[in-house]
Amino acid sequence: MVVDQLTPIPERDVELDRLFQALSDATRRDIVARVTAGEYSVSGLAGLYAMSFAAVQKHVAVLERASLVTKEKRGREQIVRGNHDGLQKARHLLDQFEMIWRQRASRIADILAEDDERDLP
Amino acid sequence: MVVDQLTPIPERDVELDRLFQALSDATRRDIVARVTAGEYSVSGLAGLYAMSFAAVQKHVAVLERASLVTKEKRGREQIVRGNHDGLQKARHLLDQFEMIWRQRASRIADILAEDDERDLP
DNA sequence: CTGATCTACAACCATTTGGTTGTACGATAC
DNA sequence: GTATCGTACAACCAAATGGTTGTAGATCAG
Repeated sequence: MVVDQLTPIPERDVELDRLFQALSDATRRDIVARVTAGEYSVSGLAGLYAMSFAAVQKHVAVLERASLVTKEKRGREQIVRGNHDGLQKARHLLDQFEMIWRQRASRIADILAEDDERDLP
Repeated sequence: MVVDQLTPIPERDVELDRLFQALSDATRRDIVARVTAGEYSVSGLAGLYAMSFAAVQKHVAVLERASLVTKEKRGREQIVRGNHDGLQKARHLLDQFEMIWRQRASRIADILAEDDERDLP
């Protein structure tokens, strides 16, 4: 009998840490939405929010480290664009959780089915 | 000409903040996976990780506040279960981003189509 | 060239986070 | 009853976070 191989230390996935941490701030989620729809310079973004340029700059840096956004120099501006890869990685994890949920649901259904069989002659 | 109605203050969605912040830690993601697959008591969970009971207790509390997990008292134990609602809320946001991405993609396709028309007689 | 614009980055500060230990209390086992 | 188990919670600590101001380097406009 193979006992569930318990991993005492959960896989330290720094990439996922950064991804979800990056998405845990409303300003950053807003930036992601905007630069996914179109292009913005950093100062273009900074103009949208009631905070300093440097603060927005930091938010963009957090998003870039999380692969949710890319920066590309164009003249003296830095153009920020949405990065689909990061989004997909986050979606993938949630999809896995969804699968676990469904497996559990179907396992319960199986058990109920077994009970039904027991009831039958 | 209607200039894009800029929302200077991005919608402060504390629920989403908590959701993604809760998912930004590997131990908590592991807990979510486990309690979504089956039931665990808090001390049952605590036995899995190389940290104190109180630390795991805090992680569960964070997950509970984020609606990713529910606790239910059973005897002297506290049973932790996965909460599908929280997961779906997080998935919904990422799906919205995915939609924005696709809209942008199709908008670009439209522009290319217009260019093609110009090329035609 | 000069001045304005866009960006980068350091230094600083208050608050939050993720961990610890210690204490207290209800439920269970003996 | 008493001892033990599972939990809750407070107090504490180091590090990270989210913001600020200030300084300095590129790039563009006139």
